[in-house]
Parts: sequence; C-alpha cells; structure tokens
Amino acid sequence: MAGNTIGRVAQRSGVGVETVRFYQRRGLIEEPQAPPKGFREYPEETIKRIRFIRRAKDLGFTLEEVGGLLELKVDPGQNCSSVKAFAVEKIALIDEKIRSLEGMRQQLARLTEACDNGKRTSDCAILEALQ
Amino acid sequence: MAGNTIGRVAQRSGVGVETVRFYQRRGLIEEPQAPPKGFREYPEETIKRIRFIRRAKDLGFTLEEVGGLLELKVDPGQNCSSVKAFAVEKIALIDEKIRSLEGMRQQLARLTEACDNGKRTSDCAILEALQ
DNA sequence: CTTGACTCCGTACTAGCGTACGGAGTGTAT
DNA sequence: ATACACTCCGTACGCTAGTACGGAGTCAAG
Repeated sequence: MAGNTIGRVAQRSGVGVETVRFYQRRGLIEEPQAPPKGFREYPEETIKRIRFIRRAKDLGFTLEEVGGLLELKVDPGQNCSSVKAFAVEKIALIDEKIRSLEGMRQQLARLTEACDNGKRTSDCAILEALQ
Repeated sequence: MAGNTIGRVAQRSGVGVETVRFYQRRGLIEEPQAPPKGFREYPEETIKRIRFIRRAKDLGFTLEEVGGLLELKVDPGQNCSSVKAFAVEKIALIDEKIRSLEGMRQQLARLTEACDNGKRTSDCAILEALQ
C-alpha cells in the first residue's frame, strides 16, 4: 500500500482512525469513492484539511463552525472579511465565557476567605452562602 | 392539594418538573415515598436543596460534585476544611479554563489584526495561519 | 499459504444535563 | 359530572466530539 490508507491519514494528521471516519460523516472531509475491492486511498489534501480542522478547533471553533470556515476557504467569490467577521464573533463569545468564569471565581474566592477551617459544616460559610 | 406537589416544587425552586425527577434519579434529592394512591408531597427541605444545587451549579460545580457537597453538609463529623478544599480545587480549575480561553483569544485577535478585509480568501491571513 | 495487521461498515456507547413523549390515573374548579 | 390541569412512570431523545465494538474482507511479509 503505497498511498494513504485511512490509518496512515489518521497517523499523519494526528487523530484516530475513528475520528477520520467521524469527520467524513460530518462532511468535513471528502471520502474517496470506495474501489470495487480493496482499501480507499486519500489525497494529501485530506491530511491538510484535518490539520486545519484541528487547529481551528483548538482556537475554540466548533466542528460546525469549522465547516463554515472550510466553505469560505473554498468559495473564490468570498473575501477575507467574512472570515474576519467569524473570528471577531468568536472573540466576543470567548470574552463572555471568560467574564462568566471570572464571576464564579470571585464568588468562590470570597467564600473560601470567609471560611474558617475550624468550624463544623453546620456553621460553614460556604454552605451557608449556598443555602 | 395544600402541600408541595412536584409541580409546585419545580415552580418554587425555579426548575422544570422533569428536572426535579432527574435530580431524584441522580440521588441529589430524596423522593418522598409514593402514597398508595394520589400524588407525592415534598417537604420544604426539598426546595431548599434544589436551590442549593442550582447555586452550586452556577458556581461551576458538576452535579456529581454537588452530591459531594451535599454529603459533606449532612455529615456532622466533617468540618469546614473539606468544603474549603473543594472550593479551592474548583478555583484552580476555573483559572485553568480562563487561561486557555485567553490563549485562544490572543491568537484570534492577532489573526484579525493581520487580516485585511480587501483580500480574497486565497490570501487570507487567518486561513493561512490555520493551514 | 498462513499469520498478523489493517480496513470496512454499521451501530452503540461515553460524559453532562437535562427535555420530551405517551398513556393512564388523579385532583380540583365550575 | 365533566372538563382541564396536573402527576406518575419508564423510556427515548437532544447536544458535542468523538470512542468502542465486532465480524468479515483484504493486504503485505515471511
């Protein structure tokens, strides 16, 4: 097997075989038509595409959003501004998540400060605050 | 029906009926034994407990962790330090999430800066960076 | 020519947190 | 007494991003 079988594709792009299949089912990568007998062979393109998916995912894009990105990429009529808009929106979402986490953090921090280790749980400031 | 039926409990604690049942199944609240005929009645305690669960959940605890908190609360042999330890650990987790989000944010911000709206997607800095 | 590794394919399962459905029984207001 | 709302109960489904399984076919090496 000279070419890229699914296993090789998986290995070279740093994911599992099942993940490659999964991306196919999701329509994120194309599945080469099955030969009448034998194993599928994947073009180099597929490996690049999977790497792209991974990187975008690491930046916080969902697979669905990655699908959108991928389409923009292919469509020659589009220009960069759609991509940028996508990213800007994502930044706003991330900011929101961060704010929410910071809120939690602050509350928890205040509670632990109020918490005197010696007390019994019946007097625990944390539990009382939740009450 | 003078007492708290499941619907009233749900309403008063700000969740859906199905959620109350779900918490029962998860063992987070006790289910009053079913009368031979008719509807269950819930003690006030249950409503407090659900509110506790909600608040803890809003602070980022999973339901499983809430279960732990609830047990600590009941166990008279425990003291406040177990609860505090729980909270401290949670804070560390939250910090980690925040850091990771900030990393993403920074990368995306840099990409959008590099992105010139006029360019075609074939030259898009964002897409290239993912490539 | 046999062995072992890999592929094919569909389906089911994971975590976390609920939500929805359907048919039968029950409570209450008019 | 009848309509309508509510409860009971089990089971199935929703999301996201995969992971696991199992039997049959195929490929490459010794």
